[in-house]
Amino acid sequence: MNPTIYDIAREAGVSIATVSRVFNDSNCVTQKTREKVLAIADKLGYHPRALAQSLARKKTRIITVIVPVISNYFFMEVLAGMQDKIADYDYDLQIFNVKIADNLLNQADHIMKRGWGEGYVVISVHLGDSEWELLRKYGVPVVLIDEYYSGFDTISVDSIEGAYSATSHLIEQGYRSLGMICAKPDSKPIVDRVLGYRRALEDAGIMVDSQMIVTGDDMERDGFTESNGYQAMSKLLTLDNPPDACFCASDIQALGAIKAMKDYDLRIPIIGFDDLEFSEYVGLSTMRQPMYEMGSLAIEKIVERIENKDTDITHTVFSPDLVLRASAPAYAGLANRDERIAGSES
Amino acid sequence: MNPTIYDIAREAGVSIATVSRVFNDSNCVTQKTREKVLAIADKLGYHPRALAQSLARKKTRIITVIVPVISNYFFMEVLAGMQDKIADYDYDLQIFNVKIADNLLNQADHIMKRGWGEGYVVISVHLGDSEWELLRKYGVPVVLIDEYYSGFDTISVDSIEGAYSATSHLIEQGYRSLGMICAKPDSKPIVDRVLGYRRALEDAGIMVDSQMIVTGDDMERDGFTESNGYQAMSKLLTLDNPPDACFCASDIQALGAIKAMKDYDLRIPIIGFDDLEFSEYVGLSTMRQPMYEMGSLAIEKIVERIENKDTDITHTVFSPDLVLRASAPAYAGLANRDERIAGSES
DNA sequence: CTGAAAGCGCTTACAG
DNA sequence: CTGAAAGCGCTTACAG
Repeated sequence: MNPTIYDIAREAGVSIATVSRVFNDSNCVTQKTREKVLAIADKLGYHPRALAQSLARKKTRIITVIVPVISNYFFMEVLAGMQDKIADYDYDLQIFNVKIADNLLNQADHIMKRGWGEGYVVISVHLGDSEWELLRKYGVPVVLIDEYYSGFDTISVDSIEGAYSATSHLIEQGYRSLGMICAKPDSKPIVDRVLGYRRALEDAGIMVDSQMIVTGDDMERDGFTESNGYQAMSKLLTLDNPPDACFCASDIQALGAIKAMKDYDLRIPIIGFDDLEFSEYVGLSTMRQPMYEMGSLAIEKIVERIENKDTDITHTVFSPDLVLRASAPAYAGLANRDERIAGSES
Repeated sequence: MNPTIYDIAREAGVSIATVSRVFNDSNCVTQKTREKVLAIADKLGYHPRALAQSLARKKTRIITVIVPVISNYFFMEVLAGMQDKIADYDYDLQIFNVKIADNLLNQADHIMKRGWGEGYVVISVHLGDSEWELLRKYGVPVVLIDEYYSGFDTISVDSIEGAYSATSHLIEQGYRSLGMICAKPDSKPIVDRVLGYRRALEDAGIMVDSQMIVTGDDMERDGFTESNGYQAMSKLLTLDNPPDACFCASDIQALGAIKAMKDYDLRIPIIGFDDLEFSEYVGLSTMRQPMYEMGSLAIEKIVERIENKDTDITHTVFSPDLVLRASAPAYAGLANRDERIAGSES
């Protein structure tokens, strides 16, 4: 087994307390003792075990991220922001994945009970208020991303506004028959995006046709998959009166939808939601979520809450930006021009 | 603070040993005592702290994954395989990110010293033999993915063979002037891919022109970025005699290369390496790495090694498959046909 | 500046 | 089947 604090204390002829102090940068140690201890520690390859330190200090210095089964581009972008920000603090990031198919509450509960993290950042997990309430009882710092619950700090994007903007833009371009592709209908982001879509139509005096709001049959990952988008667009295109433009609740589905349009050889403008890394490459217009910034902010919030448990709860809502590309050009007639090519090599 | 084993022992009128036994599914407890303990535990919301258990058992039941700053599609696919496989065992996955810009050895060393994991799966970290040797001294189970070192179990893809196949295919199609886009020149996968490319040319009796082997200036993430691919392809296309086809060391760079071809309005067949999720959507031909399978296998290997420290070291090398799409069609003259459309909606 | 001792929250032989 | 006790590897008041 690796050497412990006892081994090096014995070798150095000091107490374990002194060794501990050396490794905790306490200044209550003479330079001489410090050097002796360090030398021995180096020789024996000693390094404090984080586990034991955590138990003794009652602090793990770990922030645990809970996120549904990865393969999720949204998560990657958010994580990049978290990564960069955590470098400013003395915490490590630990990531646990939950399976979206199983009971999410139980999984989150299980992870939090185990108690690895001093704080938890929960991404894209959608639960009801009563369920979040259950988690709140642990009295542990939690920050939610892409979800809203009044009892925790949350960071999200205004889905209603985003959907409204996307739909309105399509209407301004002169389209009147607008389809919408959505995912799991009862998740908060989807509810809001449908709402924004409806409002935009209503405000423009266009009747909402519920046949035009579809989702695919594949409900894996709550429907946020290419195949779901493919199926949804297929439904739309085989309608007696197919829409002449479409708002899609996520870029990943839009990708499938674009493929479906290719296969059916019937192309209509489409605007997605997210702005994933590949979206630019496929020329997909979309509502951009500031994912990197959301991740960065999440770290700030969770650290603040860990270190100061009773700061006020805050809810940050970002406004998504409309990014126009070939899939839904700014002006009719420019259907093949990529509006942002010039700025995209950065 | 949350209740401890002492609280529930007191309430239940038993010793802490008994409480511990109940939670460890020891059968040496009467049904009656068990029920009483469980009832109290439930009432008080007790759950054993993983931290304390780990210290007492000297086992964390954690497998730590070390991976360069995420935003990495390759990693996501591998992780998906790990996720699914870990469900078969009683371990949790903990992910630590390392920054590729900093000293990787130090970072890996630091993570391993902290001792959270019982075993480590290190992905896409490229070090020299002498550096890996340093890590081996800890005597901790390690599995390497996308790297080779004789002292650890490794899982990789045959880069030489893959590059050879890709290049040979291009030659068979009748192309004679072949460019190659590579990334950080001294990393093992790149060295091998350049080697395979050279061999294919030599075996076909074609002179290797070192001007044709390029990389971009942006060396972020070791050059595995779209912008690097864009720059590299730009160099190739502005050569006095541009190549008439190209093998690219990674799909992510190929994406940038395709954009460059668009901007220069000069298209040549291109074959990438990886087969990332978006590759199919952009019609990129590529050498497919079985990433999911690699992740799954990594879990099997690491668990095996944790539970049986002295099993023989094994090195698994997968052969990449050539996947043809629009970017390098199987037969000249079919440049716009996507060979795999039919099977892509699964 | 340094040490002895209690404590962090569990597990696990060892007795009974 | 159950309990007392030692131990996991550290930290941290409390004395000196």
